[in-house]
Amino acid sequence: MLPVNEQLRIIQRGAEEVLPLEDLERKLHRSVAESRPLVIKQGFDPTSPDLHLGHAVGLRKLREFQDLGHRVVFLVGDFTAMIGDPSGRSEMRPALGREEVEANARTYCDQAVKILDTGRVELRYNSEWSSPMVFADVLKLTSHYTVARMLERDDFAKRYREGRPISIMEFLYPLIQGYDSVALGADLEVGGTDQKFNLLVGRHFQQAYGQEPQVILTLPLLAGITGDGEKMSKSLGNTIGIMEPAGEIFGKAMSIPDELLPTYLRLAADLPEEDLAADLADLAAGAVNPVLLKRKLARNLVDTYCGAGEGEEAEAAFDRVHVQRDLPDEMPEGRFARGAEPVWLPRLLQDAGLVSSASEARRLIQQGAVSIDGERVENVDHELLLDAAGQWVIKVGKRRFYKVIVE
RNA sequence: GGGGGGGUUCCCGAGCGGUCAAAGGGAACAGACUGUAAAUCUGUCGGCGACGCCUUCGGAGGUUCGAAUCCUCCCCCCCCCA
Repeated sequence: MLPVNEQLRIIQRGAEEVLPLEDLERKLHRSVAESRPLVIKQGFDPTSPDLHLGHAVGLRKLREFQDLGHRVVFLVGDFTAMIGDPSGRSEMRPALGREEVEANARTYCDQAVKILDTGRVELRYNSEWSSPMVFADVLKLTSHYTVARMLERDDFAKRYREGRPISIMEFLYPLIQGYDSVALGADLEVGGTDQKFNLLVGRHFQQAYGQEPQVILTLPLLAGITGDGEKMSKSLGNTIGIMEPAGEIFGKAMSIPDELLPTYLRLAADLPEEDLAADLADLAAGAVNPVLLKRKLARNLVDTYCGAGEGEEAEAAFDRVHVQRDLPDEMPEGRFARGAEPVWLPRLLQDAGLVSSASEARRLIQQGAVSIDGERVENVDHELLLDAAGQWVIKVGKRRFYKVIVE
């Protein structure tokens, strides 16, 4: 095990807050002295099928703990997911069904191995101890927390003030998460800054149940790719999923607003420390064209999640399509028999899934967004004649392609 | 339990008997531009082989030549009082 000071440095790197720092030092000293790893916990609610870069920020921190020799618990919040974390929300979120949660939990685990060291991760589900609880257990839990403290939370306070609904079930969410720490005997819990309240509840409960309270480590939230200030979240549709195809990851990374670039380099990219520092300095000084660093970010993400070397390929493909306005290597295609009835273009686009209705297709044609083999389609009701064998590439907008093959 | 205010198109939010497929903003999409799928500007943004027709304004009925707008019942949300 590394000496305490060195560990402290690594642990605090990139973290927003470590509270209380003295507790962590004490725990680390004891850990080193007794060569006993600390129990590090982070919970992930399986509310969507895919992990994204926002999750990855925490996972990467967990990985560091693994590399430091600590015991990392990847806690799947399969029980809490059915309630829905109210953190940072301005309205109630719909509760998820059991099947959905179970399916999501499975994919989470499959995906987490992209970042965590599988051999050393402890996988747990909070339904293990939450499901068997009887009402009396719940009552005991609730007696340890007050309404006043609950309403101190910004999000609850705000909703209460604005007259938006808060269900009592939502009050239970932090309590259950807090109890997870008791159940696991956690020494430290990792979470985003929006989790601070919940993490602190964990400390409180551990004390109430006679345990040494956990240290809390918060990480900055990764902003969503749209740059509207929202955190990355599946329900906001502003994510880059870690299982997405290389082209998607690369393209989405290129689409982030310039202002978000430093944040992404810091939180999402896997860069050597010195590199990162230099890039950030260059960026701040205006000494480098942001697009170059954005490319670097995009390559790095693809390399990390799709495999080393994939980044350059993705970049080349990106340049072909977006810079040189060339065709991508692969695109969906449809086959037709020669001599078949002519096809009405709007219908074809709809059937191919490029547009959601014929009306939309007609609108796009009107806007000059549709071309066949590079030639802009002018007629809203264009018909494709299938009287000769051959291939045509239909392009809708900048990014949608479809190959028609007549044989 | 009593009183009051609400539920509108993907989201927020106007409309309060015809001129409403429904203002405005956001998102999204497209075009132009560019250093990129950033930013900016412009346009589109229910469906229909379509200058007309069909479906939409919490749900179900009703009044009317005509309803998102009026009435009845129901469902849901919020506030105040108890």
